[in-house]
Amino acid sequence: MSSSLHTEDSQWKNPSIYSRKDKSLGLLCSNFLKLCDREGEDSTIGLDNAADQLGLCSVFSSTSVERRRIYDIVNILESVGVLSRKAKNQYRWNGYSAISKAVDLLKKEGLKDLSTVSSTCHNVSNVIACNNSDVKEKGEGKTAGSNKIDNRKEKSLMILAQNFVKLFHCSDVDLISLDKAASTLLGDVHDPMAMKTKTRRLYDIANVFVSLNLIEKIRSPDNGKPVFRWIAWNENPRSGSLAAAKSDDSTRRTFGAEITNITPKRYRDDSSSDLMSNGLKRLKVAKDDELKDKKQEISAEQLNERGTKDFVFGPFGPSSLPRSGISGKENLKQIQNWEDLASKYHPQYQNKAANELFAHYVEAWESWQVEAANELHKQHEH
DNA sequence: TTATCCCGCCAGATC
DNA sequence: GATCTGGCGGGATAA
Repeated sequence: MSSSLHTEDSQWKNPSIYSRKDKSLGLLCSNFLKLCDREGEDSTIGLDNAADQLGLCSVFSSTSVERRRIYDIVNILESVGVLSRKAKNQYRWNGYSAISKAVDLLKKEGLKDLSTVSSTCHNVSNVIACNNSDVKEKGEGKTAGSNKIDNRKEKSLMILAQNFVKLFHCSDVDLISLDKAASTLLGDVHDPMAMKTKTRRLYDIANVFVSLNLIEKIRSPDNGKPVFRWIAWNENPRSGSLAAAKSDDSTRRTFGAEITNITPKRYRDDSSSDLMSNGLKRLKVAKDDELKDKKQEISAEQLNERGTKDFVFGPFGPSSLPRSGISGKENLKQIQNWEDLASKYHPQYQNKAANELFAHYVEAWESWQVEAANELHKQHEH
């Protein structure tokens, strides 16, 4: 069993060389996912069993350490619906197909929260004030014990992971750095220690999401700092789907659009979602400021739109797009445009899987181009 | 030097 | 009381 799971070569070739990468949460998550996926949908995953099997993959780790990490992983996977808890030690594997539904739900929830706060708080400082009073109101009438439980729940990795997903889907931003996400999720709390803790947790979440191929880490074009971008989700996100990226833009807001266009019904659920809404609002304002300085930046949305309207897809294009009959001259011009875009925006994926996938697309594109050129040549000869 | 994140302590939850 | 669960932050490693 362990033979088929991915382990870093260095560890097996020379167990005396310790590498942090061998123990990464992302790697452990990948192995865990392989383990679960093989069982098939609706199967039950026992944590003991999983910890034992994954423990075998790592020369350096004790099973208890792996087990602790598995708790982190299952919490995060639960946040996007891949797993659901059945009983103590027992989780149900829902499969990757459950992700889109979970993400849709989170998106709706996030937009709902956003509209709620927007309708009652007219600027950022008011939003913060609303948030504080809401939290206070909710605190009143509760026992110290239940407040403590709420506080614990609010800080759980699962809630944090869900809020992280909402950040991508309910705000205008495409690229989110972890410290920005942390400060957004913290709201008006400016404690450096809390910020550090939140960022640490976000690193864990991001690693698992990268393993799931839900997000990818790239370098910010502005400052070269690492930022994360939502890739896509489909039936099997681990197979990756750059073509499906931004597939659900219809419900996303465009840059600079107002957020207050949804029903002004006050909605209260829990303090974490209110904090989330305020955070999103804050993130939007920050983004608007940022945009004033960088109007020349081409958004991913624009690229996408251009891709669907102006370009003819090859055999690897999205199946949903109609094949249009465009003249050879236009076609060549468009190919040229594609090449310009590709050279200009050639992505440097940190995510190995995304990188490989991109390489595959480039390879496919090149072979198709050669094929098309030959075809054109033949037509000219006739 | 800064970013990243492994590790395991320990407290609360559950059995 | 035992075991499970998971928040948390120190500090090591990678970049």
